[in-house]
Amino acid sequence: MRTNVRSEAETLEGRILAAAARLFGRDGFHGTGMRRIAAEAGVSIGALYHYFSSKEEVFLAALRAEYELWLSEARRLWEAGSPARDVLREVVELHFASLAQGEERGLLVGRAWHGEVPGLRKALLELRDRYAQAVAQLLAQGMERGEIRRAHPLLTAYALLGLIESVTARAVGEDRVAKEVRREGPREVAELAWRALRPEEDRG
Amino acid sequence: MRTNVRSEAETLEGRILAAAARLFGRDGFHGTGMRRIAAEAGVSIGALYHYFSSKEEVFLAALRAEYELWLSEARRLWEAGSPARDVLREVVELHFASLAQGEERGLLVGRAWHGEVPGLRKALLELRDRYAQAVAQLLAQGMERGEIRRAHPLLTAYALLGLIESVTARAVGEDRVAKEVRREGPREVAELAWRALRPEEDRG
Amino acid sequence: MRTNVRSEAETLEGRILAAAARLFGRDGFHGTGMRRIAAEAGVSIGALYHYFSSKEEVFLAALRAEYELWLSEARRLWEAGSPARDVLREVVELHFASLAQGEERGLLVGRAWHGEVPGLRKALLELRDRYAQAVAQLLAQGMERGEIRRAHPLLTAYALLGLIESVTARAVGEDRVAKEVRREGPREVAELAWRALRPEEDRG
Amino acid sequence: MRTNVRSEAETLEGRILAAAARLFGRDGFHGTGMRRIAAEAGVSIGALYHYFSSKEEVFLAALRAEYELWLSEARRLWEAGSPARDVLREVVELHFASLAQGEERGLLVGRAWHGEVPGLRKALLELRDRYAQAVAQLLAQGMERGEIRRAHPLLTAYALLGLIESVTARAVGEDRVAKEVRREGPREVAELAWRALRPEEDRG
DNA sequence: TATGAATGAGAGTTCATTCAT
DNA sequence: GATGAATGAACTCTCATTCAT
Repeated sequence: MRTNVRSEAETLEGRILAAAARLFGRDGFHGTGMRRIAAEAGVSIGALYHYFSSKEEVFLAALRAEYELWLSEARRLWEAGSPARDVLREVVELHFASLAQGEERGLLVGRAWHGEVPGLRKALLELRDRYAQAVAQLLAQGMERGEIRRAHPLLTAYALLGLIESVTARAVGEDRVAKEVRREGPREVAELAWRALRPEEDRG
Repeated sequence: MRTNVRSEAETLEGRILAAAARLFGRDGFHGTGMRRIAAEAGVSIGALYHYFSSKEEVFLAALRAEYELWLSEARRLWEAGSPARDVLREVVELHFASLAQGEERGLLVGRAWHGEVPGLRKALLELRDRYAQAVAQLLAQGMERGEIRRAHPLLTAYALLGLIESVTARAVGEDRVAKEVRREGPREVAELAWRALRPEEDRG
Repeated sequence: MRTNVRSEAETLEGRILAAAARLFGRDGFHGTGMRRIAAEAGVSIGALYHYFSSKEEVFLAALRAEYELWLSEARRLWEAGSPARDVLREVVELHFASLAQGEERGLLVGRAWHGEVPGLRKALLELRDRYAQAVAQLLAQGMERGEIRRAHPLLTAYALLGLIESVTARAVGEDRVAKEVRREGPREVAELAWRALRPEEDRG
Repeated sequence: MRTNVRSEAETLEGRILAAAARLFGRDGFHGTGMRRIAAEAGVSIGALYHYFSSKEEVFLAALRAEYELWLSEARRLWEAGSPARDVLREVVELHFASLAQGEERGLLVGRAWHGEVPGLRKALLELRDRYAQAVAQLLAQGMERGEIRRAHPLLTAYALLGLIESVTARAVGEDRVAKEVRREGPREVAELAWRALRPEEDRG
C-alpha cells in the first residue's frame, strides 16, 4: 500500500489514475473526457495514450485500484481478528469516509456497476465478481465461525455492496437530507447490515 | 394499469416511452441515441421531439413511469393488508420479474440513480426521493404496527432499494452466476431485507 | 392605403403579413420561424400555408408591402409639388420614424438587400430594382426640373437607400450613440443626401 | 500585408479564414455551413473547431480581418498625404475591387452589418463602430484641414459605408445593370461622396 | 519518448413542409 | 377551409483517437 501511495504521487501513471478516479467518480464515464483527465493529471494527451491504450483502459485501471484499496482494507480488518460486526461497521465507515472533502471518488464503484460503459460489461462484471468473491469469502469465514448466519455468500456480498452504495450516493450534496445521511448513515447502515447477517440466536 | 399498457402499445407517446425504457434500461443514457429510440419505437425523430423537448425529458418521463409502476404495485400490496414480510417478498419478486424475457428495463431505475446524466442530478434526486419517501411511509406504517423495528425511514428505504438493485443487476445475463441469482435471488434478498427490518423480539 | 391598413388588421392574410414584417424586421429571415409567425399572427400553421406557399413567399410579400408603403409615401410627397430638398428630408424622416416604438420593421428592407435568403436573390434584386427605378424616376424628374444635378439615376437611388439604411440600422438600441443617431440622424442624413444631389450652382 | 497573404495561403488557420470570408461573403452566415467551410478550406471539421470555438467565432474572425484590411488601406492612403477627395476615390475603388473575379468577399462587411446573427449583435456593433470611428477620425482630420465640411463624424462615416455597400452589392452578377454599375460605380460613388462632404465654398 | 494538431463519425436538435382528418 | 401531428434532411458541435514531428 505504501508503495502504491508513493507511486500515485510520483509516477505519471499514478497521477493519471488519481486524476481519473477523481473525475470518473464525480462526473461519470461519459462526463469525463480524456483531455480533462490529462489536464487534471498535468500530463499531455500523448502521454496518457502512452500509458493506457484507451479511455476504457483508464477507467478499468482506476476502478481496479479502487476495488483493491477497499478489499485490502476489509482484509486487514478481518485479519486483525475483529468480530464480524465490527468489521462491518468499519467497512461502512470506510465507504462514507471516501466521500469526505467534496470528493466523490467513493461513487466510482457504484457508478461503474450500474453504469453504462459500452464495451466494458464483461470486464466490469469480472471485476465486481472478484471483489464480491473476496467479500463472500470473508462472509463464509464468518459463517464457519458462527458469527454470521448461513446464506448465499456471493449474493449476500452483492446485496451488501448495493445497500452501502445506494445510501452513500444519497450522502453527496449540501441539502438537508444529505447532511442527515452523512451523520446518521454509518451507524444506520452498519446496523441494517449486521441485522441482515447475524446468526439466528443472536440478539441486538 | 391495463389501460396504460394498451395505450403504450397504441399511442406514439406510449410507444416512444416503452422503447426508451427498454433501451435506456439496457444501454444506459449515453449508450442510447435518439435515433435508436425513434427506430425502436417505429417513429420519426421529428415525432420524438414533438412529444419530448429533449433526450433528458424522454429519460425522465420513462424513469417516472417506471417509478410510478413500482410505487403503485407496492401500495397495492400494502393496502391489501398483507403483513410487512409478505409485502417485502412481493416487492422483491416484482423487481426480479421486471428482468424477465431478456428485458433489462428493470435496471433503468438503478442506472439512473448511480448514473451520470449531466443536467439531471437534481431531477433524479427528487424523483428517487419521492419514491423513497413513499417506501419510507410504508415502513413507518409498519413500525407503528410493530411489524418493523424503529429506524430512520428514508435512509432505510434507500438501503432497501440499493440492496435490491445491486442484486438484480447481477441477475442479468446467461452466465452460471446470473442464473443462480435469478433462481435464489428473490428468496435470499427478501430474507436479508426482512431480517434487517424485523422488530427485535421477532425470530425468523 | 386606408384599405390596406384595414385589411392588415382584419383579414388573416393581413395579420400574417403584419406579423411577418415585424418579426423578419427584428430577427431576420433565419431568426424567424414559421411557427412564430403563425403564433404572432394568431393563426395556425395550416392557415399560413394556405395563404403562402412557402416561407420565402411570406418574406417576399412582407417585403413587397414595405417597399410599396415607402414608394407611395415618396410619390405622394413628390406629387404634392414640394421641392426636391424637402422631399429628401421627409423621406429620410419616414425611414427613421419606422423604427419608433421599439419596432425594427424599418430594418426589413436593408436586411433583405444585404441579406442571405437562399433562393431569393433574383426576386430580391427585382424588387429592389423596381423600387430603385421608381426613386430614379423621381430623381430624373428632379434633374429635368433642374433641382437635382445630372447623374446616373438608378445608381444614385441605390446609393441613397444604402446611405439611409446604414445610418438607421445604427439608430436601433439604447446605447448612447444610438440615441444620438436617432436625434441627429434625420437632419444630418438629409443634409448629406441633399449636398450629394444638389445642382452645381446651388449653395446651402 | 504580404506576409499576411502568404500565411493565409499556407497555414490552416489562414486557409480557413480565407474560405470563410469567401463563403460568408457569397452566401451569408446562415447559408454557409461549417462542413462547407471545411471542404472549401481543404480541412477537416475537427481542424475548424481546433482553431475556432464556434461558427460565430469564425465569422467574427473573418469579418475582423476584412475590416482591418480596409482600415489599413484607408490609413495608408491618408498618411500618403493625398487630398481628401483622392482618398475617397481610392477607398471607393478598393471596395469595388474587392468584388473582382467573381469574389463576393467584399459583401461580407455589408452583410454582417444588416445581417442576422443571433448572438453577435453586440460584437458586430463594436466591430463596425471601431471601423467607423477610424473613418470618422480621418474625416475629422479632413475637417480640421478644411478639406471636408463640419458634420457629425461618426454618423457621416456610417452614411459613407452604407452608400458604398449598397452600390457594390448591386455590382454583383452578370446582368446588364450590374455590369454598368461595375463600370460607372466607382466614379459616380466617389463623386456623390465627395459632394456630400466637400466644404461649402468648394465647387466641383 | 513525448507532443498536440488534426481527424471524422456520430451526437442532439431544429424547422420548413406535408397531409390525413 | 382549417388543423397540427408527423416527417427527415441538415445543422452545429464533441471527443476518443491517431500520427508526423
